Amino acid sequence: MSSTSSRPRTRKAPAERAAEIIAAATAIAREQGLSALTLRAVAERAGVASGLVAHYQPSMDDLVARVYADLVDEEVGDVERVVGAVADPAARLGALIDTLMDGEREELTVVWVEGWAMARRNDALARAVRAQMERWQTLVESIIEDGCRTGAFSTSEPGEVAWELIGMIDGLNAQSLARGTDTTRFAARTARAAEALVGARPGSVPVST
Amino acid sequence: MSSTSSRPRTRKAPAERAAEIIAAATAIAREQGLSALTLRAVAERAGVASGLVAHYQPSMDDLVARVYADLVDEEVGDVERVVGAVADPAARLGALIDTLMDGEREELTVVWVEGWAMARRNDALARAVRAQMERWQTLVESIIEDGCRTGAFSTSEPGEVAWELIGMIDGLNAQSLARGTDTTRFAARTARAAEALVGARPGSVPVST
DNA sequence: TCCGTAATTGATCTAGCGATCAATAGGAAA
DNA sequence: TTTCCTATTGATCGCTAGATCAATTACGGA
Repeated sequence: MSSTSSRPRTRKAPAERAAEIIAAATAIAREQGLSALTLRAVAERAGVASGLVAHYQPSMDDLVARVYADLVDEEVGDVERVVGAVADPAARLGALIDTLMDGEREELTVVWVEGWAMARRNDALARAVRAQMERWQTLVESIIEDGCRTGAFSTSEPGEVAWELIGMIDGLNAQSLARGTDTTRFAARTARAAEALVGARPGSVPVST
Repeated sequence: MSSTSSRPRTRKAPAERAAEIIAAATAIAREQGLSALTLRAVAERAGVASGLVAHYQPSMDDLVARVYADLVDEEVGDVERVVGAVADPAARLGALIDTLMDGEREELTVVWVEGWAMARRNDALARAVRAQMERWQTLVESIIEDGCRTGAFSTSEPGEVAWELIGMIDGLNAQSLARGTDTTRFAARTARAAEALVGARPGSVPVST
């Protein structure tokens, strides 16, 4: 019989290997959702024995939380960049709605719907979910505050309105995911609703679709 | 040693036993979510051997879908009753928002967040989710159409606006669940957004909080 | 060139899942 | 009372999960 086909070992610096494992896990989560993150699936994707994944991660719960945080981090960064390129507050709010509802984010909608569901049984994930929600809220709140400063918007509670906008948009994306429909067709109407919430003149928040 | 403490058997009519099993499963789902629905957990709750649950259900996937449908069915019925007791369309829309955001529905928010997540791996559940979404949409659409008829509202796409309202409200409930905050504080603002969407006079949709 | 540290392997453990089925026994019909 | 149908039991199978750890071996430093 042939010799036992043991995997050829490649020894790497711990930091490098740890990064590879996180990267493999992140790729799986993006393609198949957080619930596809198993010790063995991550190991295979990283080209590594299952024990090594466990060696670099305190637990799978922690890995899931970490991957969730990384993915949302990246998304918030993307949106911050898009939105930051627009000067006018009303246009910026429109760009936010456009970007979050452009239909290119289904993968991430899967991640957060699963994340919210799994958070009930994974404390680390629950903390990550709450932390990332606050990042979103801060971003949206600052847009609203800018608008209030220029007079384009008018609300006494920008923070609360920010929470409301985020909740609305998330819900619409989740619904589109569940129904298998396109989320872009909600964008224009969502802009109208947003105007009412931030106290902007009707029609002043532009969306591309 | 004592005799093997075999469970005392109680023989019941199949329809009755099947109903008990569904009831046990529904109770678990309400208290702990859909993901707590395991063959053994349902059996224990129903006071029955695990094999009997399998005997009355084609598969656990089907049971989960059935329970989801039953729970949402009941909720839609409740809301229909509350909303049906109000004559004026604007007041009726306000009653809808009030009821769906009264903070008494956390259990059901858990069920549908989990449902949407699990639907990706359970076809029967995915069908149930879509079917129940359409029940909601029909209910909301009829309210909007009534308002258009009386002139209280004005929109050319009541069906689309209905989808949008449902998505918004679901998203806000889910967010409140994830953040551990109260959803009632969104009700008034949601009414303002709803007015913009259905084309009602600002302030014409009343909410109690 | 050799040695020793520690990165890496993969078998193995426990736990839980859905599903299956031969054996058992309750209770209505005769 | 006895009989027989079938509702019911619970052990069991096959599978997958996360976690653990003794054994192995790659590779930098001496």
